[in-house]
Amino acid sequence: MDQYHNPTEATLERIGGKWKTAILCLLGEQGPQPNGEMLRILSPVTQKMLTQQLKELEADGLILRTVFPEVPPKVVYELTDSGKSLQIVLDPLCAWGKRLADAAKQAEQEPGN
Amino acid sequence: MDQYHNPTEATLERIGGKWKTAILCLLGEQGPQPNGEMLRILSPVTQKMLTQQLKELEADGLILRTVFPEVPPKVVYELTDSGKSLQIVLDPLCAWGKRLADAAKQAEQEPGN
DNA sequence: CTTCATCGTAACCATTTGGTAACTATAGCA
DNA sequence: TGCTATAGTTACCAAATGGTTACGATGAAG
Repeated sequence: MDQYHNPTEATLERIGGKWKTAILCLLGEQGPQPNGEMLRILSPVTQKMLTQQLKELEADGLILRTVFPEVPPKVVYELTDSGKSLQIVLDPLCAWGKRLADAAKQAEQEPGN
Repeated sequence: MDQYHNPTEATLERIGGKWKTAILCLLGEQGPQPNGEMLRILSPVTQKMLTQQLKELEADGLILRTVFPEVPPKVVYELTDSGKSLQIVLDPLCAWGKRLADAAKQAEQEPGN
């Protein structure tokens, strides 16, 4: 990787995957979750995509993967401290997006439509 | 575009291009900038990429493009109010990335290397 | 011996994204 | 006539990203 042009890129590189913010928000709001549960909540994500994104998040030290040696297998994911520290990034990201969605919904009902 | 899974995606869709955060930060910190200046500061961005990203930002209402009818032509870009409102998103993004870079630099000099 | 539940992987493909290099337009200037 | 500076476009290409489908492993339950 060559130099970053500004520090935001380092952050975006870690949360930029298609499902990563959804995953991080889910784990932040609902606490540790098993794979199957995330699969349902984040539908229509596929098992492959979910696994892939989770792997990358784990490699970046943002989440922790715990396997319970049962049958059938059970795997639970949760935020690490570093992952939790992302909350201060995700919150504004979420708030700004919400404002945008609200503004769009408003515009829909305006008379000048 | 289908439904968002969470509101962060709407935000990321707008700032997610390779040079967009750099552009937004530049305009936020240094004020309005002409094309040529941005080209130099954001080097090694190419004219094509810069134009493309600027166009998308303009289409999303985040920046304003002003052409001065001179020869040779002069074009200046600046943040709109909506673009300025992104500051509260970009700042944490930037701060988190900086912390990460600092931590990495620290680890380099640690004895347990 | 087949089925189920759970999590993961492999092979393959389509789209999106980022990038290079060459071209356009215009008026001044030598 | 031909060069300069500024901003942008066009054609083309390579890499990254996201997705579908089918398959593997395991032991309990029927």
